[in-house]
Amino acid sequence: MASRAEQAELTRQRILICARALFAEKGFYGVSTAQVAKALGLSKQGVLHYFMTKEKLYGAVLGQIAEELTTLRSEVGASDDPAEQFTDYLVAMIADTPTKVDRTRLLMREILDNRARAQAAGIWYLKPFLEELIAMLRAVPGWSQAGHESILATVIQLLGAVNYHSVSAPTFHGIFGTEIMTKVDSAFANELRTTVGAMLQTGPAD
Amino acid sequence: MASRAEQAELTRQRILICARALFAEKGFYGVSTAQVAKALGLSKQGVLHYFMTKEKLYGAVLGQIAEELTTLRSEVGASDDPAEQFTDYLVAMIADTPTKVDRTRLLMREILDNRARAQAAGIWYLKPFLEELIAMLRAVPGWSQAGHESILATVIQLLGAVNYHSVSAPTFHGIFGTEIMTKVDSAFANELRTTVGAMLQTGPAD
DNA sequence: TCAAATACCTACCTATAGGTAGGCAAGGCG
DNA sequence: CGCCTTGCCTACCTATAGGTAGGTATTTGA
Repeated sequence: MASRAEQAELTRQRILICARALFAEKGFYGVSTAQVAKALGLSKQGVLHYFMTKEKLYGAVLGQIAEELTTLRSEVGASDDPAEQFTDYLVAMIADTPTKVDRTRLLMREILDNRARAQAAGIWYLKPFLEELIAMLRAVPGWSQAGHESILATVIQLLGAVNYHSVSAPTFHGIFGTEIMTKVDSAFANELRTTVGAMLQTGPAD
Repeated sequence: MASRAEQAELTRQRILICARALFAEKGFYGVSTAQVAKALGLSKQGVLHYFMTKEKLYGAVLGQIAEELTTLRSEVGASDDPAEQFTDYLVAMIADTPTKVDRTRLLMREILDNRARAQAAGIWYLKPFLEELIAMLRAVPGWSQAGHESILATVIQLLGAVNYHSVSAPTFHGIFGTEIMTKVDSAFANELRTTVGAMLQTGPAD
C-alpha cells in the first residue's frame, strides 16, 4: 500500500486534475469548490485542506499549465530549418488530447478574465513563451527585418488560428455535425502547416 | 420630453448596453443582476422589470449580437473579386471599437460556455454567418474543389486569427506594454490582409 | 376625469457561495 | 507504546445570488 505521504500527493493530484477540467469547462466563477469536491467523492474541506482557498486552487492549476508551456519546447524535435521549427512548435500546441483541450480552454478563459479579476498577476508565465515564439519567427528568412509590431501581429494571428479550433470545437460539432467535424479535427494539423507555410513564405506586410 | 414608452425603451437600451459590457468583461456567472442595476443607478428590480430573469437578459444581449452579425455583410462593400470580398468581410470583423470588442469577447465566452450551460440553444445564429463565410471562401479561385473539411478548417483558423486579437489585447498590453501594442493594433488590419491573401493564394492543403 | 397600465422601488425568501472552527481516526516516529 | 501530526469530515457563519410579493407614483387613453 502507498505510504501516507504518497496517498496525500495522489489526492492532491486528483484534485488538481479534476479542478482543471471543471475550470476549463465552466470557468472560475462557474465552479464551486464544493462541486470539485463532490466530483471526487470528497468533502469541500477535503479540498480546502490541500489548497487553502479556491483562488489558490485555481492558481495551482494555472501553475501546472505554466509548467507545461515552458516544457513544450522540449517536446518538439529541433529542426535545422527555422521555418520548420516554428511550424512544428505551433503544431505541437494543437489540442489533440483532453488534457491539452482543457489547457487551451482554460488559457483562453484566463486571457478573457484576467482583466476583470484582480490585475494581470497570473499571466507572467505567458511572456517567456511568447518571447520564444517571437524569436523563432524572427529567425525565419524574410522576417528578420520585420517591424516588431508586424512580428507580434503575426504571432497573435497564429496563436488565434491554433487555439480557436480547440476552443470552438464543441460548438462547431453542434452546428455542423460530428461527422464533418471529426474530419476537420484530423485534417487540422495538416491545414495548419499549409497556413503557416503560406504566411511564412509571403513574409510580413511591411 | 420623451413619452413614457420612449423613456422605457431608452432605459431598456441602457440596460442592454451596460449588461453587454459587463457580461463581456466578467462572463455570465461573473456578473450579478444587482451589479448591472447598480452600474445604471437602478434597483435590481428595475432591471428585472424589463428582462424577467438574468438568463433572459443575457439572451437579449446575445440576440442583439446575433442581429449585428447578420447585418455585418451589408456593411462591407461588395467587390467583384471573390478573394477581396472574403478578405473585406474578415477585416470588417476586426474589433476596433469598444462595442465590437465587447461583441467579440462575449462571443468567445459563449463559445466556451455553451457546452456547460444548458445545451447549445444559443448558437443557432452563428450558423448562417458561418455558412456565408464558407460560401465566400468556396467562391475564391482554387478553393472551389477543396474538401469540406479543408474549407471548414481554414475558416476556423481565420476566425481564430481575427478574434484572438481583440480577446487577448488587454493581456498583451499588460505583457508587452502599451506602446508596442498600440502599434500592433493599428497595423493589425493590414497584417490580416496579408495573411489572408497568402492563405488564399496558396490554396487548401488537399 | 378617472381607472388601468406601467416604471420602478422596498422588503423579503431560499439556495448557495467561500471560508472558519474544531473534531476524529489512522499513520508514523520517539 | 504513546504522542503528534495529518488527511479528511461535520457543523456552522456570513455574504450574496436569483427571484417573488407587493407597493407607489406617474402616464395615458376611454
